[in-house]
Amino acid sequence: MKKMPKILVVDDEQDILELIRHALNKEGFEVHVAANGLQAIEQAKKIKPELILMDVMMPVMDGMEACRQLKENDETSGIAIVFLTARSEEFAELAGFEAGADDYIAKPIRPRVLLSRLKAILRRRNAIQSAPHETMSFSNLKIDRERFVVEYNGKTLQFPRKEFELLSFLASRPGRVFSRDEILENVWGNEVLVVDRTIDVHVRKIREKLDEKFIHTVKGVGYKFELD
Amino acid sequence: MKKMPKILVVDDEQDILELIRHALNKEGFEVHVAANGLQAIEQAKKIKPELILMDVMMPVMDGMEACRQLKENDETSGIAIVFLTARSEEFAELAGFEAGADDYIAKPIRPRVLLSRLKAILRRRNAIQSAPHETMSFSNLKIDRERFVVEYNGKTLQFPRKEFELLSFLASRPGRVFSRDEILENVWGNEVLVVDRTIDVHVRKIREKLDEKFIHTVKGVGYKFELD
DNA sequence: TATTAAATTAATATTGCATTCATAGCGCAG
DNA sequence: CTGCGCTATGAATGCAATATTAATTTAATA
Repeated sequence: MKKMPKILVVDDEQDILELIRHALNKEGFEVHVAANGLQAIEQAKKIKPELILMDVMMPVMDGMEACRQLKENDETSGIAIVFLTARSEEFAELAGFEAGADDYIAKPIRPRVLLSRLKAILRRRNAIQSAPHETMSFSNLKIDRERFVVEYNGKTLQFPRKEFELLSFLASRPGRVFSRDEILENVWGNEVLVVDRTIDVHVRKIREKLDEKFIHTVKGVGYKFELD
Repeated sequence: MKKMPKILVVDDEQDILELIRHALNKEGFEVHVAANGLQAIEQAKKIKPELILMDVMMPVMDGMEACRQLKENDETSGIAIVFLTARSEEFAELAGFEAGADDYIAKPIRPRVLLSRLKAILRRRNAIQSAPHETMSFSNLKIDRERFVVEYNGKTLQFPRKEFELLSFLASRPGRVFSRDEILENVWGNEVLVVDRTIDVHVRKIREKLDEKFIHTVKGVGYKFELD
């Protein structure tokens, strides 16, 4: 079994704490809890979680202050911090990002959203830590994720965002076929509703720019990236 | 026509039931209904829907309890469950989350929102549980489910979907004879009405591509995959 | 806010496959 | 040898999946 990430959940409401704990546990996370900012900092130093999910409003020390202190300390500055806020506007006012937060989730909590956001953040973290693959190179094609450009036959091409992301997603695993559902999940993300013909249109645009090469249709299944 | 997902809608209020049923029907879903938790469980076992859309508050057995029982049963644990809640009450949502719900939708119901949420959840399901991608290797034949190609004598061959699925089904248990009924069950799925001569035609096509090797006829019984 | 680009949907054309059909072949029982 | 039950084969058909183009909505930028 793969080692599952540790998550520290911080909230002063016992009920919510318990429920979140239980839910995350069921997904396989190693969950720890704390009831306020002070406890959170203490716990964080001890167990070194990958991520802290923290309510903003708490007694003793609120989430914002706890976040600042965690980000200042070398031991804990690498931990991703996600806030729970009553409403999304509130977050902007409270300037959570300035305090160093990585993301926030607005209450009321939507189960799917919570899980997928946490997973997305963890994934991104891992990707950043362990992927020197920022740019992908093939014979006459280079996908430079850092500069956000594609070099094809020596020429540098600017791709619109979706096209670029679609291409680099497919190219991330050459040969492997992805269904439209998989593509929507990975390139578009969770809450988006787009008709799947949309993908076809983007594929078409990419093909135009890359002379019909690289992206192949597997009828009834999906698309794949492959060198000829 | 592509096989549309089955959705079971559970609510004790007849009006709402009808409203939802109508909206989902129009989108092409196959809609079934139940009036309470008990009926829901019963129905779920019978028709195996992809998703259950269920009110929390119901007589006889409420949604929360029904959800727990559905998630405990192996037959039904894979079904996505979405709650209808009267108001976005945080606690109820989290409780539902714990009970194993996939999402919830707050009343009053807006058909558009309902549809897009349901579609998103179904898409996610498809994306995640997409068929096992293991590849099967034999002496001079490789069936690569990930790339959706067959390698035969070093040459890479593109197979149409049905041919590919038929071949990989037979090859999943080399030597074992499958009756046409078994093949239809597994490759076509029990919903589809297809004359069984269809299988013969696909077998023929596969044989052409693989030089009459691998697939053998057992007269009066069926077909089997076997190395010579 | 006007202007332009990009993303998405909608509308239509095209193609590749799955399926059926019609017919021929094979092996076996009588 | 003949008739029956099965499978093989090739060709014809209908339709579902994709390609393509145009139109519309959304987002970005000046």
